[in-house]
Amino acid sequence: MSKKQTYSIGELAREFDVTTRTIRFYEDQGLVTPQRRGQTRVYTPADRVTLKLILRGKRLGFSLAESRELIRMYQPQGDNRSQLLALQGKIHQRRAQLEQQLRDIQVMQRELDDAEQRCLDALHDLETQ
Amino acid sequence: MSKKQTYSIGELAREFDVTTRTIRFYEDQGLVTPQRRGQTRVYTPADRVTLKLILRGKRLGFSLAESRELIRMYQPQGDNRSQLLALQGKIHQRRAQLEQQLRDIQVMQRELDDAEQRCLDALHDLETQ
DNA sequence: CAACAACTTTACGTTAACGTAAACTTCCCC
DNA sequence: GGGGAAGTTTACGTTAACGTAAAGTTGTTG
Repeated sequence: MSKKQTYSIGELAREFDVTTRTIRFYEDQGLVTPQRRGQTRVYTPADRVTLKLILRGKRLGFSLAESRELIRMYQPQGDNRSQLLALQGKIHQRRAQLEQQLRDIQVMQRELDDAEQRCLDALHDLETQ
Repeated sequence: MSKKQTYSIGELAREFDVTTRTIRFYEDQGLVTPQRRGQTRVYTPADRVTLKLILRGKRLGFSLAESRELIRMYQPQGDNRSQLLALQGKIHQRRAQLEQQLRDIQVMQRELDDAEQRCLDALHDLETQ
């Protein structure tokens, strides 16, 4: 009925194209906390999602500390008012950063367009020369 | 008539909010090559643009090596056909990466929206409790 | 049962991107 | 002319994010 719902470290490493060392390192840093069957680590779908979040963060240039913060943002903590307000602040900061990254990407895309056009022109010049 | 058109290392450091050490390090890595007036470095507007490119790359998680490649992409080299084709390939790769980053940002923005909503809900619950 | 594949721990090594400190020169100001 | 302020070189230190090697434990398969 239900899918396997657990993963070995090797499976996750293959799926996300990282080494097992990397996954164990993330555990060391407190980003993932798999269960154990005897000695060996057993990962749940939730652990897998956490890994996804970390790797997406990496693609955007986030440090592990930043990814950890993001992950904690998504998890409903037993929060009091001041903690919730602080969380709101962090969310706004992240949003501002993401918007800056968006602008950076857009500018960079146009520059790549220009570069490719110059490239095409140069190739065309080689043909008709 | 024309503006100053040169900058000291301190001016650039202040403008971009980095240390002079950082700018000298980029020179060490061959990313920037200022002129000299005696001992002291003199930066042109072109150098300033290069610095901008580097720092924009940093915001997107690029390494200095990647930024260096990008900068070289934008500069018309004395290229032959095979070099131009290789350049095209690199441009396409970068574009693909930027598009992945775009998707990552969009997903993350939605997650931040959700997180903020939960945050607001929790705050509202505290009020009406 | 031997061997191998996949797991484990421990621990030292490595790279990128600067930080930091020390010791020196230049220029300007009062 | 003594002292900042801003520049310089040289060089060792630091942090993040793993890589890599060694040595051991499980499971299963021919």
